[in-house]
Amino acid sequence: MEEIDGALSRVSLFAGLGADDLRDVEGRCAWRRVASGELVFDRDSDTLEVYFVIDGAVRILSDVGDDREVALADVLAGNYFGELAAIDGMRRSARVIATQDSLLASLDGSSFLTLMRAHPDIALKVLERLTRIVRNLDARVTQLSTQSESQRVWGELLRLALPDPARPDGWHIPDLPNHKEIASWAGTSREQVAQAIGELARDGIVRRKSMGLVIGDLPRLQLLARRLGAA
Amino acid sequence: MEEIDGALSRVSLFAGLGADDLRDVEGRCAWRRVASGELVFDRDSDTLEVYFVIDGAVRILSDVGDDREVALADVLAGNYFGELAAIDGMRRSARVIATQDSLLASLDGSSFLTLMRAHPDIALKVLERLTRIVRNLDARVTQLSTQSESQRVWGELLRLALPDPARPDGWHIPDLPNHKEIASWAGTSREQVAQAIGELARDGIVRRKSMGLVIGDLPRLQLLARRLGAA
DNA sequence: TAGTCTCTGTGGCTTTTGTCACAGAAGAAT
DNA sequence: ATTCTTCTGTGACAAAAGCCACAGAGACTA
Repeated sequence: MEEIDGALSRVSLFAGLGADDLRDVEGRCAWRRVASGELVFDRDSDTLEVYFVIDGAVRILSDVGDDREVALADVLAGNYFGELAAIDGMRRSARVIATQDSLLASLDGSSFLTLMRAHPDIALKVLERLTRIVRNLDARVTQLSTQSESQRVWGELLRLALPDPARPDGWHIPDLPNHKEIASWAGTSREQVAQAIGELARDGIVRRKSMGLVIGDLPRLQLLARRLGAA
Repeated sequence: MEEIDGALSRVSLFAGLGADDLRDVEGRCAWRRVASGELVFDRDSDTLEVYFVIDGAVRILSDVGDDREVALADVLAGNYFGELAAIDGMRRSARVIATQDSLLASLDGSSFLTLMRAHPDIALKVLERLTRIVRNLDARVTQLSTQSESQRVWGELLRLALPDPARPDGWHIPDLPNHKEIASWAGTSREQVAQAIGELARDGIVRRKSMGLVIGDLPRLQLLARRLGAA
C-alpha cells in the first residue's frame, strides 16, 4: 500500500466519479508492482479482476505454443485490461505481460460489475472502449485476410511513423521495435519483417539509422501498403 | 407497420424489460423488411440506428473492393447489430447484407443510449455481447496469424460439422455453404477451399455427398486443423 | 429440351512464405 | 577489453498460396 494516493484519478474511466466513490473504489483495489517482462496473468486462468494501469504498460498477447506469438493490444498508463473476464465470468483468453516496470491496481470482478451498475456513465465508457476494440479487431481481421505479409509489415511501419523534426515533411521511426515484435503485430515471421524492410531499403524508400528508420518516400510506402503497389 | 405485435419480445436483449417499457421501445422502432441479398447499410454511412433481427438473418462483412470479401459475423433472429455506431457515434465500419428475407426493427442511436442508461441490465447484456465478440475476434486474429490457409478451411469445416444421425459417432455437414462463402470466413480464396477439401477427399477423411460432406475421420481432421498435422 | 449461369474440382505456372543456416552488429556481462 | 548473447540482414531451397484457365455438374430459364 504505497503511493495509492489518488492514483486512480489518473484512470480516465473514473473521470466522472465523485471523490467519495473514488476513495471507495481505491479501498477495494489491490496493488501490484510488476517488472518489465513479468507475467500478470496467464491464459486460461480463472481470476476475474480488472486491472488498472497506474504507471507503465502491459501487452496482451495470445501466445501460441513455442515461438510465434500474436500481440493483441498494448495497454498504457491510464487504461485498464482484464474487463472481459469480469464481465462474462469466463477464463482469461490471453496472457498479459508487462512491457515496462508497472504499477497496477486490481479490482475484483464483482465490484467492477457493481460499479458499472451504480454508474451508468462508467458502463457507457466501458462500452465505448469495447466498441473501439471491436472496430480495431475487425480491421485487423480484414487486413490479415486480404493483405500479403509484406503489406502488413509496411502497414505496421506506417503506424509507427512520426513526423521527423529534422526534415520538413520528413517522417521517421525513431525507435523501431525489434523484428520479432513487429512480426507479432503483423502476423508474420521475424525473417519476413527483415525481408520487407530490406526491400524498402533497396528501393530507397527508407534508410536504416542507428535505432530506427528514416522514411524517405512516405507516399510510395503508403501506396505499397495498400493495394497491389506498382513498383 | 405490420406484425409489430410483441415482436421485440423475441429479442433476448429485452428479456428483463417490463411490458410497458417494451411497448415504449416498440413505439420508437422503425420497421423494415429486406429481401435476401439486400443491403441494410453500407460501410462509411453515418446512420446510428441499432437493428434488431426479428426474423431472418443478416451478415456483417468487411468488403474489400472487388471480389474477395471478409465475413465478420452472422446475426440471426433474436439478436441485433449496428450497436457500435450507436455507442460511439462513428461511421459504420462494415456493410450489412441480409442472408435471408428478414424483418428488422431499428431504433435510433440516442434512444438506444437512453435505454441503456435507464436499464443497467440491458447495458450489461450489451457488454456481455461485445465481450463475446472481442473474444471471438481475438481467436480469429490468432488463427489468421498462425495457421495456414488449409488449416483455417479445415477449422471452418469442423465448426460446421454436426453429428450424423445416420451413423453412430458419425459426423457430417449436411448443407455445406458454397466455397466462396467458406473462403470469406477462413480468409482465403475459393480455389484454396476447393483444394483443401479435395485433399481431405483424396485421403479418405471426408466424402462428398449431394449438398454436403460426410466426415469419415473426425479425429484426423481435428488433428490436421490444429498443428502441423502428421499425415 | 436446349441454353444459360453459377458453382465445383483440378492442373499448371509464378510469386510468396516457411524454414534453416549463418555471418556480422549491437548490447550486456565479466 | 573480451566474451556472451541477442538481434539483424541475407541467401537458399522446399512448400504453400496466388492466379488463370477450363471442363464438368447442377440449377434455373426460355
